Amino acid sequence: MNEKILVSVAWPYANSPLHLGQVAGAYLPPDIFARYHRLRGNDVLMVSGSDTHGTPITITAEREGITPGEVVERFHRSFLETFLGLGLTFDLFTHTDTENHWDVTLRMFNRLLERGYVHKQTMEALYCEQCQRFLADRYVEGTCPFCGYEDARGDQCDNCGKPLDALQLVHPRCKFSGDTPIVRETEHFFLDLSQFNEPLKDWVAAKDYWRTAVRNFSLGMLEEGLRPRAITRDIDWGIPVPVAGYEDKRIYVWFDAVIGYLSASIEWAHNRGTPEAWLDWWDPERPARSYYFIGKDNTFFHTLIWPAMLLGYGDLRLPYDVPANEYLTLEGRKFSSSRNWAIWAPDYLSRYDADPIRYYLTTHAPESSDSDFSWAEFLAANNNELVGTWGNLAHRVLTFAYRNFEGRVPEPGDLTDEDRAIIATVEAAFAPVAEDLEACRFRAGLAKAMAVAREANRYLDAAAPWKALKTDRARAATAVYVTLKVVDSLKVLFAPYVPFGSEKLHATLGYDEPLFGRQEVVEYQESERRHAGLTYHGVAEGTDRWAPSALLPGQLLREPAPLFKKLDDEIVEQELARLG
RNA sequence: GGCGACGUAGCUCAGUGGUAGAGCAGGGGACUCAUAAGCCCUUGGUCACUAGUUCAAAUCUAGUCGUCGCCA
Repeated sequence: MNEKILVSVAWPYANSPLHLGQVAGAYLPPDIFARYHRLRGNDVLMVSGSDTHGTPITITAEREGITPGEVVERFHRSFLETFLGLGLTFDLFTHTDTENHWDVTLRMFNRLLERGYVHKQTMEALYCEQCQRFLADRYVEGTCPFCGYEDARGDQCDNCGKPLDALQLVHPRCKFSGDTPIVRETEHFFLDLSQFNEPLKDWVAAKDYWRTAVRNFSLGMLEEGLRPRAITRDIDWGIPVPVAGYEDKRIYVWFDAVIGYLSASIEWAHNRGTPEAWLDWWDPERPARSYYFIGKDNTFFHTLIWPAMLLGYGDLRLPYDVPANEYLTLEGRKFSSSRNWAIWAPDYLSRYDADPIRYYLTTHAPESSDSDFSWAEFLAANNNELVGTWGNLAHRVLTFAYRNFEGRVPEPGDLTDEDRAIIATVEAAFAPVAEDLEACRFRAGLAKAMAVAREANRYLDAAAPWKALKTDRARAATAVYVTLKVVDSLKVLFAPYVPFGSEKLHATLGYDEPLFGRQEVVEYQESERRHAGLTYHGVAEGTDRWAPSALLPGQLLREPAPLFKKLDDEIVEQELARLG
């Protein structure tokens, strides 16, 4: 039976392009996972979108003298291009500034309010009399109460690293007017997370298959006890609060952003003309599993806050797993956009293909600890492993078959023990690689596939059909057939990781139907608003194609070409020169 | 400061009580179908540190140091 798999992907802030740290942490893993399940014939719903609210976006807009909407549009388009280029098969990548998302968010807000999970509370905040508005933490600067640094931000001190509340700042000043803000009372809505503390404890405790960092972190938070958390803010960019007297306030960005997983699923169903279809993944009475792919900084929101909101709303599925990744550093240092210490995905894609970075970021994935991106390592992984071991195996046997056997898969004779052994090896790899993929151990699964490719290289070297061709053509034909069959299977094992190479190989082997469907950018029109989204059109849905090769002798091959490009050593120096 | 994770060969990692492992890099070799790729052989490690438990510790316990995240 086909499984329903919800692949929820972190919502990127639409205020800068995506960099490779984000790709490694939250964007590539879900696509590997989704493509595996698509090959399996499972019903995948992979959703995400641009987070269009939040003060970083208004800060960017004010700095550049444009509207927040223009900032959002620019980077949302950039994300769509990046995901097309990287081959991320979102069923829907939308954004949060849509009528649909606003509706779903307000339904959640109202239901939680009705049920007593949201209450009003008075708090103190800084107010700038010159600007006549309350100041978000990011809009205040001042002296750090801990280290005395004079330019500490309202949310954190850049000098000592301590998290701050703007009210703690000594000599606070408004980032715009420079005036000293005053402390003023303001009323806000709070989500009372404490009511969910006990049910969440039982729920997390049962997740014994979660990553240790994710599970222990969440259990620790519950042990300390969850406290009410503000879900509205005194700002003007965001979703309006649907309560009289709150016209000047907006929903706090974190609250509406996590709702995106739900609203995007609903939008996807609506867009394809089956408005109830999202329930197959969200109705807890139906069989399905939901996965949330995020970076470790977002763990709290996905293992505790979002589940609390879902419990409060009722009748919605809670996360099955939240395989949060650690961080990627760049040449030993943290990614930093302000210091240009970053590799921007659009920039990468302007010079290189998607598969090499998909390969490298998987082998160096920050699954269990922070890991480092290095151009020298990237070059070595591409040239020695992806090209040398796997791409070359496919290419050497294909060119040999194409030239010496009339461009067809040769007819095999009797199989030797060695022939049977290598076929058995690759067939036996399907189960363990699948097990790794199902458990989100992407690094391990790829290593197993590569180990089989090395075995196949050894087999081919020993069988040496280029020698046998001169003395025993039938033997050469058999060895070539066996290797093609092994390569045909390896193509499937590698497909979730390096889909472009596998697709190319699939066509070269003479198949007419593609392995994967196609991505498309679509303009969606709502009653008053319009937005662009990325969608995916699947192929062979419902068919399990995660299976060993059944390659037919005589099948007509297409002219072989290398699957992946070898990269020049010089790129390391060139790329390092672009940093900083 | 509190909580959590991590710290094993140059790099990426596996190894949860019984004589330190893999891939890549480095060194040597034979071959040539192949993107000078692949194949064979091989050099690398007081398993962060300290103390303890045990016949036996990378693995268990306590503490220390370092890195990263979170602290609503």
